[in-house]
Amino acid sequence: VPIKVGRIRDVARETGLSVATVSRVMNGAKNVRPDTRDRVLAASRKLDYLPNPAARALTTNRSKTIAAIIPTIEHSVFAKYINAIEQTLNLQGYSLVLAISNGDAQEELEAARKLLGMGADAFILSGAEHHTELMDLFQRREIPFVFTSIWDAASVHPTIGYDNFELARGAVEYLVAQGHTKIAAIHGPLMESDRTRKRKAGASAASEFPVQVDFYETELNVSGGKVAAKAILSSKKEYSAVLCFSDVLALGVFFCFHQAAVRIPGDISVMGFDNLDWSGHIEPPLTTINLPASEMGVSVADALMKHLKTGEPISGIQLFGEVVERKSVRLAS
Amino acid sequence: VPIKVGRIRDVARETGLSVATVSRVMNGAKNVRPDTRDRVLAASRKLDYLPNPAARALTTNRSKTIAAIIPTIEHSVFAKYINAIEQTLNLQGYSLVLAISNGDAQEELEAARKLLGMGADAFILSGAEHHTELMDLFQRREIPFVFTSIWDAASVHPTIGYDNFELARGAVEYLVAQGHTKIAAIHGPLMESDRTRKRKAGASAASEFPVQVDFYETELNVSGGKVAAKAILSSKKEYSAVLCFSDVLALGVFFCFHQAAVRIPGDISVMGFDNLDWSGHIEPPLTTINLPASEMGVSVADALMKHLKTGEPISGIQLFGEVVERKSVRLAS
DNA sequence: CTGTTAGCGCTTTCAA
DNA sequence: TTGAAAGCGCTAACAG
Repeated sequence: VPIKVGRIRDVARETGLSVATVSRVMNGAKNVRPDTRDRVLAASRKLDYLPNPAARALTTNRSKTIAAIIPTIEHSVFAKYINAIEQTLNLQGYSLVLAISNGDAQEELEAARKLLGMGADAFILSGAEHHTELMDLFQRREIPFVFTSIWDAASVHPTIGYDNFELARGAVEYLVAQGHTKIAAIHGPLMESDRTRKRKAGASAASEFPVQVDFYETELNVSGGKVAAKAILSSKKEYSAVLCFSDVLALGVFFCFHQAAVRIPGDISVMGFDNLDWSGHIEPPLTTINLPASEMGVSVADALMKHLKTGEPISGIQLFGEVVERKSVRLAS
Repeated sequence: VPIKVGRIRDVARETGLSVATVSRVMNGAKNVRPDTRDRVLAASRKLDYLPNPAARALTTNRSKTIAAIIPTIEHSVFAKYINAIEQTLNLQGYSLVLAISNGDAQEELEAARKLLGMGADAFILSGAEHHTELMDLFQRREIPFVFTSIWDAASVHPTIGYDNFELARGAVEYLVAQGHTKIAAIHGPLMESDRTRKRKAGASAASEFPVQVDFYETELNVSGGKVAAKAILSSKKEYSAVLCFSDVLALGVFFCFHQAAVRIPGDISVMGFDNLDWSGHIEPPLTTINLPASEMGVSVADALMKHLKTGEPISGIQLFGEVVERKSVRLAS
C-alpha cells in the first residue's frame, strides 16, 4: 500500500509554520532562520515531500526543461553532443527533452509544438534552416533558442558551433597541401541538412586552388559510403583522394576499398570528418576533422541556462574543428 | 514586439462560450457541437492559443512525459532504441525526457529524483539492478516503470526485452555447432551492467557442452576490443573463435587482427552481438546476434502509455534475438 | 450540449 | 523572519 506523498501544506502543518516559509526553504531563500530551515527539511524528509513541478511551473512560468530537436540520434557525433548537453543541464537542475525530426522541417515544427505544449523553457535546434512558422512561434512566445552544429556570424539568431563551410574548405586545402588535385567528396543527402550543403559549398570554394572536386551524394551510413566508393571506383576518374563528410561514410569507403583490394593510402587517400571514437583505431588510422561535439553540447546548455537565469541575450559562440593527421592520407606525387 | 499569447479565458471571451467548452474542444471531448468546435478552433488559432501544460498537469496530475534513464547514449544499440521510443511516444502526444546514468546506480537515483521533480509520468530503466531507494521512491509515489534490455520471467517488476543469458548461451552453442571448442569471450565492464553479467553467465552455462570459454573484460568501445584482441593473441591459447558481447568490441578485434595479419575467419572466427548497421558491411561480414532494439523501444513506449491510459498493470514482454549468419565464423575442423 | 465553479499545489506580494 | 492570501491556467463535477 503506497503511502500518500506529502504536499507543502502537510509540511507546514507538521512544522507549525506557514506554507510560505516552507516554500522559502524549498527554494533556498536566505531570509529563513537556520533552525526553521532545519525543521522544514526534517519534516520534508519525514513526509517524503517533493515540490510539485506542475504547480511550481504554473506560478513561476518556468519548467526547468530544455528541448533539443535533432535530425537523428543514430550518428555518433550527435550522441556525444546530446550526452554533453544532458550532463551539463543536469548539473544545474535542468532536464533535457529530446525530439527527433528525421531531418524534416515539418516534423521539426510538430515536435516543437508538442514540446512547447510540454512546457519547454528553451530550444536547441540543429542548423539554421527551419520552418518559418516555427520561427514565428518562437518569436510570439518569446521562447529562447539557439542554432547549433553551425556557426554563422551573419545570423540574426544565435549560433553555437563550427563553421562547416570553412571546415570543408580547410579539409580540401589540407588535401591540396598534400599534393592532391583530383578529389572525390562523399556526402549525405543535401536535402536534409544545411550543414551538408555548407560543407559542399566550402569544398567547392577551395577550387580557387588548382584542384578538382567531384561530389557524390549517398545515404549517411556505412552502407552509403560503400555505395559511393563503388561509384568512385567505377568512374575511372583516377582520384588521388576521397574526402568523406562523415567518418561513417569513410568507414564504408574503407570496407569497399578493402574488398576491391584498393590500398589506403597507397592507391588512394581517404579523409574523414567527425573524428568518431574508432577513427584512430581503424587500419590505417583515419585522417579526419575533429569536431568539438562535447564542447558544443556544454556551450549550448550553458548559454541557454545563463540566458534563462539572467535574461541577457544569448550570444553566439564559434567553436573550432581541426585536421587530425593520421595515416589514411599520404603525400601525392 | 511579441504579441501576448492567449489563455483559455481569452478564447472563451472571443467566442462567447465558456472556458469549459473551450477546454472540451482542446481535449477532444465528443459532446461538443461541430460548429461550436470550429468556432473555438478558429479563435484558438487567431489568438495563438496553446493550453498551458503546467496548469493542465496540475489539474490532471499528468505531464504526458515519460523518462528514460540509460547508461550511455554513445552506443549505437541504445541510440536505435531511444529513437524508437521517442517516435512511438510522439505518436500519442507524449514526450521523452532523457537522462544518462553512466552505468552508476547513484547517478541513476539522482537523475530519477530530478525527473520526478520534473513531473515524469513513468520511467524506463535499463536492466534490473537499481538503487533500493529508487525502488522505494517509485513504490511510494506509485510511479509506473519498466526494466528494459532484459527479460526475466521471475522478476516482480515488468521487464521488456530479451533474455541476455539465453542469447549468450545460444551464441556459444552456435559456435560449438560450428565445431569451436576453445572460445575467447570479450565483454565490457561487469560492474556497470547486469546485462553483461547475464551474458557472461549464459556463456559459461554453455559449458555443459564440450567447450572451454575464457573471458576477457575490457572497455566497451572499439579501443577496448582492440586491447582485448591483443591480449588474446599474446595469450597463445590457440582459440578457434572469439565471441564479442558487442559489435563495437568486434570491430576492435577486426582492426587488431587485421594489423596482426590474423585472418578472419581463416585463422580465427569472430562473432559479435548487437547487429549494428555496419556489421554486414565490414570485411568479412560479421556473424552476430541481432537484438530487437527498435522493436523493444516501441514495445516499451506502448506498454507504458497503455498502462497510463487504462490503469491495467504493465505486463512484461519477451523479445527475441537471433544469430545472423554471415562470414566471420567458419566451421572448425 | 453548454455553463458555473471549486480546487489542483505552489510562489509571491504585502503586512506584521 | 514569518504569515495570510491572491492568484497562476486549467479540468472536471455538477447543474441546467
